[in-house]
This record gives sequence, structure tokens and C-alpha cells, in this order.
Amino acid sequence: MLRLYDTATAKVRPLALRRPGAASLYVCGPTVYDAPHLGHGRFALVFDVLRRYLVASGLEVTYVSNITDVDDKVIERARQEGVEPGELARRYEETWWAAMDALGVLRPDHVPHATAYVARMVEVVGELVQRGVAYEIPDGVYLSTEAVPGYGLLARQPLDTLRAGARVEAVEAKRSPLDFVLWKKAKPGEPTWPSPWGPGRPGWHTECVVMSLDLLGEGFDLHGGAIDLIFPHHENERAQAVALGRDFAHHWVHNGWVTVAGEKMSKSLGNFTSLDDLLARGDPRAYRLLVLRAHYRSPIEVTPETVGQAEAGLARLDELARRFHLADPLAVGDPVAVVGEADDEDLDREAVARFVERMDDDLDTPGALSGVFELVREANAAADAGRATDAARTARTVAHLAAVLGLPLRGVRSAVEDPEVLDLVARRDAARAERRFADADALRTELVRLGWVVEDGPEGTRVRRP
RNA sequence: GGCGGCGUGGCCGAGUGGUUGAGGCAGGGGCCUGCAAAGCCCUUUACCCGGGUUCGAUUCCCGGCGCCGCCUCCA
Repeated sequence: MLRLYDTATAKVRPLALRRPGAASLYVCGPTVYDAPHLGHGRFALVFDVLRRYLVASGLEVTYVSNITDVDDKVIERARQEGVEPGELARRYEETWWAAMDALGVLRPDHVPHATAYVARMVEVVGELVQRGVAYEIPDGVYLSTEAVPGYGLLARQPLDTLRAGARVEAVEAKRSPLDFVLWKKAKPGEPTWPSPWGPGRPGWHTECVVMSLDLLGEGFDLHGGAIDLIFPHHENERAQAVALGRDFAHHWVHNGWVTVAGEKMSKSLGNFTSLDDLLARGDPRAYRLLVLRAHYRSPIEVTPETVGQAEAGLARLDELARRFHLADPLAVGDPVAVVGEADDEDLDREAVARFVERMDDDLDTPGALSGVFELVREANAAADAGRATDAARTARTVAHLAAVLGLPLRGVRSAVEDPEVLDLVARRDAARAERRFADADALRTELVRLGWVVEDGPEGTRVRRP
């Protein structure tokens, strides 16, 4: 069974499923006010792999990830661009899904939008007021953090030390600086919804509580997001659930930062790096491989060099797929149940078991991947030694394990149709057959100049794109 | 000020109280190849510093140095 680090207990512990055989996950999605950056890509990939692995383990997985389509940043950005907030959000949501598709991230089973849940949020805020844990002041409704037992659990910091660090807030009417807004009363020009406290809009933290409980029910298995969401976002989600007396997430999982030049990547630091730029640069699978080569809780450094290294590793996997004519064992949208099918004679069961053991250990993708690369070497070595059956089985195992990680291998050589290239290849084969090697070399030079990789095999000249 | 993380070979990045230091990338040598490419084999004096615990620490403890993060919107 999968063991994962749980932020709430600061321990690696088994994912204790609410219902055996089924896993329910809620992962905080993006606020759609700008194009996604590398950090968004990482969290999406990390939880995509977690999800795929759970599916591969034979579990029935329900994966929910939201879209925050109304908040200060959306409104501000829309104002700058002179468009309606809703239109802006729709536009960046499209950008988001395009990037996710490029990365091979599976669509969530449910994608709740904050704007579609406002009425439910109003109900919840009303319930919190009724229970006496929330209070109304002139600019909105706030949750009283002091009324919540165990506030600070996720931050792993007691309430008083959190408060000691809090800066003076603009809203001085708050009872405590840590109290957070549940309902923001409308300011001119902002989108609004009706409520008992007048027109306004919900605070950020409420949507995830309402939507996760609505779609997954109480006591769902796992709540995830990037490390920066621990405090205050997840802390405040939990606070509301506790205040409501609802059983909330049983396991909290957070992934580490993407750093650029050693620093956290963020817009305010000016080192923001666009995910689209990276994806346009080369094979999107390289970023997945780069992300998976580090443990999900470690920071990863993204530089042209580390991306290049990932691309080289990917090329090694693809080369194996080419050598063994491995068709993609699955489409990107198709998680594969490798782990549970222990009777599959076409795979190296021991290698699969090692893979599972590593993945079960807090999603040790670097370890799992190292095993996959060992198999690559084994398969090639076996083939070199003439043990074709063993080699093919090992190679198939590579393809299947890579597929569990969401990395389809490109083993299919796309047919070359360019008559000029075909002519050069044919002339080169002829030259080699007649041992006119100077001519053959010249023809290879020409093919390389046209951007092809040239490989000679027993069956003649082969060309492919790099 | 409070809380937390990290410091491994040219680079990325796992991991462990003790014979043989994952894996990838890069470099070197070799095999194969007409030559290449790909592949395979071999290879390049790793664990920030100082104490401590221990028969033995890179791996545990303490201190120091350095880097990073959270405490405020943030993936």
C-alpha cells in the first residue's frame, strides 16, 4: 500500500482509504488570471502521477481539481485589460487546459468552478455565522481563528507564534490579524452575488471546502497542492471544516518548489518562467521526466541544462522503443493497470515489484525511474547478446512502467515521405553496397544538413528526426 | 523575531550507521561499425566545517558556516 508524507502529522504514513478499493483526491487547481508557469506544471504533473499510480494500483480513483475563476487577481487583471472578469477567466482556463494536454496531464473527473458554487458558499458562511465562529464587520464576514481548535496544525506553528509574525493588516476591525475573510462585500465595479450580508463575493478559502465536500463527501482521502498552499490556504480550509464540525481530508500532500537560479520562482521576483515557453522549446515529456527525477517534496532547479539532461534521458527511452518496435502501449489519456495484474507473463514481474516498492515509499519516482533505466540497459544488453525473448520482455516492461508515470515512449518511426530524403537514402544504400564510402559519407553529410539523424543498420540506412 | 528545509562526484539527483557510493547527463578508454550513430563493457580519489555518540558516521546528536522557504497574494 502506498505510504505518503502527511503534512498534518509530519510523518510518512499509509494512505488509509475511506473505502477500500477507492481513493478520493482533491487537488487545489489554478487561479486563472494569467498563463501557467513552471510551478503550475510541476504540481499538475506530481498529482497526475500520483493519480495514475493509484489507478495502476487497481484503485477506483475520483480526482477533483478546481478552477478559481473569481478573486482579486482575476478582477484586477480584467480591469487592466478592459475585459469582463468572467471572460478573462475563461480565456486563461483555456490556456491552462492546453498546457495540461501538452503535458499529458489527465483531466480531473470533476472540475468545479468557484463561480458555480457561490450559493453553496453563502450557505456555509451563514452556518459559520450561526455557529458563532464567524462575525460580520463593515467590509465582510470573517472566521474567528481563535474559535477553531488546533488552528496552526498544518502550518505546524501554534496560534500565538503565527500571530506574532502577522503584520498589521489593513482591516483593523478584525478581532485577530489571523482571521480571514469568508465573504467580501462588494466594491464598485466588481462581480457580485447576493447574500444575507449584502452583495459581494466569497473569500478564497471557502470554495475548496465547499466543493471538495460536495463532490467527495466527508472524510475524503487526500487533499493536495503545492507547498505554499499549506498556509494560509489549506490551514484556513481546514479551519472552516473544523468549525463546521465536518470531517475533512484525512491526508495532506504538498509538493515542493520549482526554483530558477536557486530562488523560488515567482512573478514578484521577476524570474517567472512560462510553462508555454518551456513546452514550445521542446518535447513536453522532458519536463515530466525532469519533474519525476526529483522527489516530489524536494525543490527542483529548472535551467536549460537540466532540461537538456532530461531530453537526453528521454532520447534513451525512445531509442529503446525504436529498437524494440514498441508501439505506445497506451494513449496519454489511458492509465494502465500494470501493478495489479501480477499474472501478466509479458512483463518482468520482479522489476515491476521493485518499481511498486519504490513508488509505495512516498512516491519515490527518482528511485522508480532509476529502476526503469536499469531495465533499459538490461534490455539492450540482452538484445546485444542475442537473447531476444528476454530483451523484448524487459523492453516491454520499460514501456509499461514509463506509461504508469505518464511517459509514453515514441517508438514508432514516422514514415519519411520527402522524395528528396528518400532519394538520398536510396543513393546512400547503393553507395554503401558498392563500398563507395566517400560517396556514402557525403550523402550522410547532406542528410544531416537537412536535419536528419542517420543510422546504419543491417537493413540499410535509417533516418529520423533528432 | 518565530517556524521549517537543504548543503552528495564536472552537472542533475537518490540513498544508507559498516564488504561493491541508485539512476540520468557530461567526460575518458574499449567492443561493435567501412567510418559514424545507437547499443554494450570499463572508467573518472562524493557525501559543507567542527565537535559528540559508536567498534565504526556521509547516514544519529550538538554547534557553526552557507543557501532556501514559510509566518502576506502565490503552484
